[in-house]
Formats: sequence, C-alpha cells, structure tokens
Amino acid sequence: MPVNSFDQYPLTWKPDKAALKRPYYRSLAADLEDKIRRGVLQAGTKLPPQREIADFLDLNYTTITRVYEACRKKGLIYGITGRGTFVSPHAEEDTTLVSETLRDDVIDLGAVNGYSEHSLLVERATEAVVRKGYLRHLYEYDCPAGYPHQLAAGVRWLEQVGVHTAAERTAVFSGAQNALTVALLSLFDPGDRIAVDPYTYSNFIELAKLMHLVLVPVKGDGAGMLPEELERQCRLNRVKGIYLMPAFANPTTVSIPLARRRELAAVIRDCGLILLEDDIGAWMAAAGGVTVPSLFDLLHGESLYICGMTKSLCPGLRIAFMTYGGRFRKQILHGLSNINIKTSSLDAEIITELILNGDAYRIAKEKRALAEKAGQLFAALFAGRCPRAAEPGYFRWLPLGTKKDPARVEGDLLRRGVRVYHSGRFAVQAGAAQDYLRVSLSSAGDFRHLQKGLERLRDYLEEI
Amino acid sequence: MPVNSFDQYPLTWKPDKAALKRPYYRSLAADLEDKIRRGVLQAGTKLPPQREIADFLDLNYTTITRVYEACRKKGLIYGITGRGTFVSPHAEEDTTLVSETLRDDVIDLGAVNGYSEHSLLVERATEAVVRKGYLRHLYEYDCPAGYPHQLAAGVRWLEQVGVHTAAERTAVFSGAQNALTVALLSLFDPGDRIAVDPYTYSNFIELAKLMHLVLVPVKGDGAGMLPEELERQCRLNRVKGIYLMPAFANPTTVSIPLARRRELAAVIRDCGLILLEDDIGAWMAAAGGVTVPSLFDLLHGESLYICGMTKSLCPGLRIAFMTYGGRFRKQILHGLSNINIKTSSLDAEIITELILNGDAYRIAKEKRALAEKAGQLFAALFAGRCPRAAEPGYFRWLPLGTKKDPARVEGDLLRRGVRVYHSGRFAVQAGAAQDYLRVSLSSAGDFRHLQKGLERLRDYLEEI
DNA sequence: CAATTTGTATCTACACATTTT
DNA sequence: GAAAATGTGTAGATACAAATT
Repeated sequence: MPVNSFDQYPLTWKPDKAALKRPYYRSLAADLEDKIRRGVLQAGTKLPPQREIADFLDLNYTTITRVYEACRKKGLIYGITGRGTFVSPHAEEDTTLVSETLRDDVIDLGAVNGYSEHSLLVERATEAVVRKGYLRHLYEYDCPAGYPHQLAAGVRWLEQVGVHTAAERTAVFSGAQNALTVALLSLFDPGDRIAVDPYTYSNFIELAKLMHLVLVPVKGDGAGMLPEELERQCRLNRVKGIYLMPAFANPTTVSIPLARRRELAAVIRDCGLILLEDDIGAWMAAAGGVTVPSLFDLLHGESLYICGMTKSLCPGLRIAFMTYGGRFRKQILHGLSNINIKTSSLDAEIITELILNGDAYRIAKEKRALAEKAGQLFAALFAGRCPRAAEPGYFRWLPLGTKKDPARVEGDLLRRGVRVYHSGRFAVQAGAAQDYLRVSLSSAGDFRHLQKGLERLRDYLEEI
Repeated sequence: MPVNSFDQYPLTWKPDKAALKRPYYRSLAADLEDKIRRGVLQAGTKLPPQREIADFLDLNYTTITRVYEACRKKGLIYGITGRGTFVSPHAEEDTTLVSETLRDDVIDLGAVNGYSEHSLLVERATEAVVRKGYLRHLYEYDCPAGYPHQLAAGVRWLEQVGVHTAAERTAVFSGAQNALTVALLSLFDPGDRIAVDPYTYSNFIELAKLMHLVLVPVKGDGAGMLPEELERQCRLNRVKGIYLMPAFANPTTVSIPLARRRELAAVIRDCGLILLEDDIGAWMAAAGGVTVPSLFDLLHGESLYICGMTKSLCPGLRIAFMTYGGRFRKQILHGLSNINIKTSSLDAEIITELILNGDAYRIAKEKRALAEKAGQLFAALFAGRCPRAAEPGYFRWLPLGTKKDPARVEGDLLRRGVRVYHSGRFAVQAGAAQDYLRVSLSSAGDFRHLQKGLERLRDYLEEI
C-alpha cells in the first residue's frame, strides 16, 4: 500500500497507474522503453529506486526488478548497486558513426578511415592477382577459413606486430568488425558481461548492444586499464570476457606499456577471461620500428587477436586476420562457417599479394609518415590544450575545457564546417567528469583541408 | 518431500542429489548441459517432467523450470506443453555442413555449392573492372550499403526474379548468410520466435542457435507451409518472424505456388510477422522463363527479400542483395554499418559488371542447363524411389525407405565413397516419421563423377 | 469431453552485496 | 564505521494453456 503521497516528490519516471495492464512487468517495461526512445527520459537520468516505484504502484518490488531487468537486457538502462538505475547513453539516438554524406564545405574530422592516398600499390596488386590467372581457383567454393597461402601471409604479417601464431589457428574475415561479430556470437551468450575501457570503440558498443551483451566499464589511467579494478569487477560481476585495444586505443589514444600488459595478462588468466585483442595501432607502432609483445603472446596464445587490414592498407578491401587459442578453434570455425560461410577470396588474395611482395610494409610506413605529419600539425595548433604527447595515429583525444553540452558543441562545429565526434558517443556509461572530442586526422582529404579544419576547431574552442 | 521411490521408474535424467551445489538451478543446468553435450542424453530423448525432478530432488518445481529454461535458451532442449521436454537435435554434434576435406576417392553429393564451371565469364568481368581504372574510388571508404550503380544493378536483377523494389531500400551484403545475420541481429532479440519449415536450411538453424532465437516448425504439404498451421502457431506462441525459401526450398525442393503464396502473405500480414524471404531458387526458375510473384511483392514490399548471388553466379564472390520494407530501413542500415562496416566494393563491382553486361543472365541459364542435365541423370537412376518430379535444382530430397539410423546410413555411404547428408541435419525438431537424404547434384566435380556417385548411392539403397 | 499431465508466464519473498550518508 | 539506500540473484507460489488420456 502506498505510504507516501508521491505527488510531492516527483519521480523521474512515473508510470500511469490507470494504464496498467495485466502482465504488469511487460506493460511497465513497454512504457519505460517508449519514454526513453522518445527522449522523454534523457541519457543519464536517474530512475526512481525499484522500491519506490513498487510502493507507488502498490506492487511487489521485485516485479519492478523484472521491469528494470528487461530494459537492462535491451541496453536501455543500467543499474549500479547502492547508487541507482540510470538511462544508458546511446539508448535513444543512433550513435553509430555512419558517414552520412556531408555538406561539401564541411571538413571531416569525424570518421577515422585511414588515408586512402596509397591505393596505387593496391591497384597494382589487384592487377597482379588478375594476371596470375588463378582466379578460377579463387572463385570456387573452398577453405572457409582462407586458403593456406593467405593464412601464411597473415601469420607473417602478425609476426611483425608482436603476435606469434600458426596458420591452423588463424582465419580470414571480412574486416575487423566481422571478426568481432563472429567471435562474440560464437563465444558469448546474451547477458554475458564483457569488461571494456570506460570510453571505447563505438562500433563495439553497438555490436554488444545488438547481441545483448553487457559492457562493464573498468577504470584506467594513462597506461590503460587498471588491473586491480579489472580484478575487482570480475570478483563482483561474473565477467566473461574483455575487449582491449592495447595500442593507440580508440578513442583515447592510450597505449598499454609492457609492464601493464603483463599485469593485465595475469588478471585475465586468473579470472579466466576471454580476451578480444583488437589491434588497431600495433601496425603503426611496428611501422615505426616499435614492437611491444601482444597480450596474445603474453597469454601464450590462449586468447583472440584481431588484426584488421583496412586501416593499415586499404579501407575498401575488407580483410582482417583473426588468430585464436586452440580452445576456441572449434567454436570460431563453427561460427565462421555459419555467419560468413566464407570470406571473399579475391580481397584476401590481394592483401596476400601485398604482404608477400612487401608493398604492405611500404604502405604502412607511408601511412605512418602521413600520421606523423598530421600529428605535428595538430600539436602546433593545440599545444596548450592537449596534454598527451601521443604517438602518431589517425586521431587525437582533445579535452573540452567547458561544461557546455558536448552534443551542442558537435552541432556548433558542424555549422562552422567541421565534423568531430564528442566523447558521449564512446561512453559506456553516462556521467563523465570531463568531456572530450575525438579529432580525426585521417579523413579530411588532404593536408590543406586538415589544417583548415583544425583551425576552425581551434578558433571555436578559443571562443567558448 | 519425495513421495515415490525413484529407483523403480528410471528417470532419463537423474541428477546426482549429493552433487547439488547452492545456486541449484545453475548447477543442475550445468549437469544437464554436460550430459547432453557428452551424448549421455541423445537427441530426441524425453526428459522427466519438471515436477518429477523437483519431487525427486525435493525442490520447488519452478526451480526446475529455471533449469529447463536455461537449457532451452541455449537450444539444448525444447518443451511442448502437455507433452514434455525433449533433447534438441543438433545439440551435441556440430551439424554444420562444413566441407571437411574429403578423401580423394569420395564423391561429394553433400555440399550444395553450385557449379563452378563458368568462372571464365567472371574472370573476364574481373579484368574489365580492373581495366576500367576506377579501382581507386572503390578502394576508398564510402557508401556502406553499396554504391548507387551497384544497387541499381541489384534492383534490375531482382526485377526478373519477381521482386519490385528501389535502390534506397536495397543494400549489398557479403553473401546471403551475412544478410541473414544482419537481419536477425538487427530485428530480433534473444528468445524471439521464428516460424520455419520442419526441415529447413541447416545454416539458418545454426545461425538462429547462435543468436538464441527459437525456431517454431510449422507443418506443410507439397505446396509449402500450411497457412492455417502458421496462423495457429502465431496465436499460441507469440511468433515474431518467419523464414521462407519460396522456390526450391533447401532441403525439401518444395516450391510454393502462387495461390499458397497469397494465403501465406495474408497470414503474415495479419499476424504482423517479419518475413525473411530467402531466394535460393527464384533465379533458376527465372532462367527457365518462369517468374512467380515474390511474397515481398505480395506484401507490397513490407518484408525482407534476400537474393544471394553466389549460387547463381560464382561461389567465390560473396555478394548478396537484400531489399527491405521502409519500416526496417533504419535498423537494417544500423546493423549493416555495425556488423559489416561495409561490403567489399570489388566483389560487388564484379557482380555489377556481370549484371550490366548481361553475362549474369547467360551464366544463370547455363547453370540451369547443367542442373537439368543432372536432374535427368538422377531421375533415371531413382525413378521408383523419388516421387517428386522436381524442377531443376542443385539437389534432390530422397525418401529413405528404411528405419535404419540415418546417421549410420551417412557413415556407410561415406565408406563406400559417397558423401550425402541425412534429414536429421535439417530437422528443427526430432522425431520425424520419415527419413530422407539430401543428394547434391552440383558438387561432384563433373558428370562422370556425379553418375558414379549416384550409382554408388543407388546400389547401397538396393541392398538395405 | 472431462480429468490429468505437463510446460510457461507472472508475481512474490527473501537474502545479499555494494554504495552512499 | 554503522545505518540506510539500492540493485541483483535465487527460490517459491500461483494461474493458466495445451496436449494427452
């Protein structure tokens, strides 16, 4: 029975008592979902405690638990014991970083596609593949995981980024995102928890949402995720996996040094976590002569390592290699052959050609040089604002020294002719102390445009 | 408290009372899963009623409900109210039809890959694409759903198979299976129910399992699924979607005539089902001059239609077009850009070239001619055994006139040098009255091998 | 066709852990 | 540092619907 008059304390979510239909929890969940999707309840809003809603509606409070549970499983809300339940970021709008066609005068510092300046060598490789005349073999249906010589090329490429593996534990996928899809579907069940950085790759967030996986943000510092925090979350939460970008993480640009990698590897081993290691920066470090041992190696190959070739070689050829521990082999191959059937042999063959003739290394070096040049440009313009003297990379992570709504900032900038993405798009939970902008250095088209775009951005930040 | 001595009635699943650990339902589910995966409990086995297990273990019986529920969600078992709970087919072994490498002397009547005899025209198209010299555009990162001219080609191809749509509601995928993956992930949640034929495409069964979707088999006759049965299941079961292969369904070879299509369309509309229409045979019918209106057209475009190009053109180029109703557009594009990022432009461009220069139609006609020839061969050898005078297609569905365990039959035949797949691999539920073999006519290599393989099969069937 | 068997959906009860005050 | 607030996990009770007998 209601004890209080709830007219006085306004509940952020106040379901209509009269509209209650008999499967209570279902009708309540529908109402809550509707209000979130329509934007009546904004991201980050604290919902009333379960017991209050229950009191208000005169229901048992675990019935409200079911309501929150249903919405939590859909990724609409998340709860923190002792603190409350909150509306998820990304619940209403679609935060996917799809490249909607931009106005011609807008300079794109949003997308991180990688420089496409070097397609000449790729074109040549394509012609070489066609000339070789064994297309007819490639056009048959065979070897779902990739042809042996392609896998051998992949293994060779992996070696120079700090991963030692074998062709039998490696497969070809249609890009890193596809490899992630297969790994997540094959190894995880809905409701499983995966540890991630508090800011992480937005496509991974969306993918997890599509599969109803729960992301558990784990605090970190300038050297990446904190091992003790990870261990704590595992103890509390029955975490099953972890997603990491150990080199030049997207969007924070953090790279994990060897010492921290060892500590993290120890926790991952002890807690029995399935590690998805997304190599997005290792190739660029390698192109600069630096190879840090991968977590995959530190775990003696008992994890999954994804090596996308789109960023380092060519955005249009969708190829990634994934290598995995023996205990995952059966499930990954099963998933691969049911989700992809197989990957395009033609694309894989071109990438193979590039690795074998050495052009892949050349392209990577040139892309690194471009990134270095862009990084210097950025450093010159944002010396005071961006503390981290980051390595060369395709983007930067710029602290916003204002409390202005970051979504507004994004809109303002778009009107001024620059597209950037604000940190909310990458946040796993709402309510960060500090906002950021991710500034891409790789999609402006050329350096003149990049400079112009960065200047527009700087001018705007001076003003606010 | 236990009322009976259960030592007398042996329970098919008798969990060890002593081994019970505190989250009861969890330890019980683990035990049940283990016994199923190890094969202690075979597919089709009837499990004890929930109340009996509860009685035996002295637990509340809804706790056993939780145990069964957990295993049901994993696809290990299924329950039918009033009848009981049964171990799913496919629960233990991996039924995926992966082409494990066969012994050299084994003739493959298992895989349905499509003839790869016509790669010459495909090779030419590849060269044409390379020569045209706009590879550099294709190698950029752009248009996740496919380039406009590629989509236009897709729309044109779709027209001649009985689908009228527009480029704005069409996208390119890395093969039909990839399109299905995107559609299922984007539009369905774990636990959702999808109506299917009692025998259906085994990769779809596996995909549904990976995503924890529940397949509801709906009875059919020689003209496909029965509308009244579909309607009945929808009334009972809160079915959300339906998967159909209206022309030359895999594996049953059934094609749905127009009248039945109309009836099914009406039920689909009335029940608000999401239709996934997998065009696996329409192109071959079209190549023979027959075009039946698609369910997509009968539903005025408010469904999803998947048109794979691998079987009709080239197994190695992984391209499919999917067209969809406007109300699915946002979710499909969201899914597409998070699951695939984008599809390989190169493969799509080659397919586009083949459609535009007309070679695609030529290839389709030639593949049909091969299928007709193979069909005659089959008809001559199995006149008495295979009643259905099926249309030309890549496979046949052969009733097994024996009660011999079909898995044994498969093994026997493999030893005699023929690979075929038995109906259990395609069954959604266990316990069919009649067993079948799916006999592929398209992967033997050439007609000499095909004939030899079919003769081996016939000889074996004469003997048993 | 009524009674019984059997699975499913929903709501309730309670113990527990963490965070905040 | 104890008490209160708060979400989560597990088990139980009840109503109901379908299939079988």
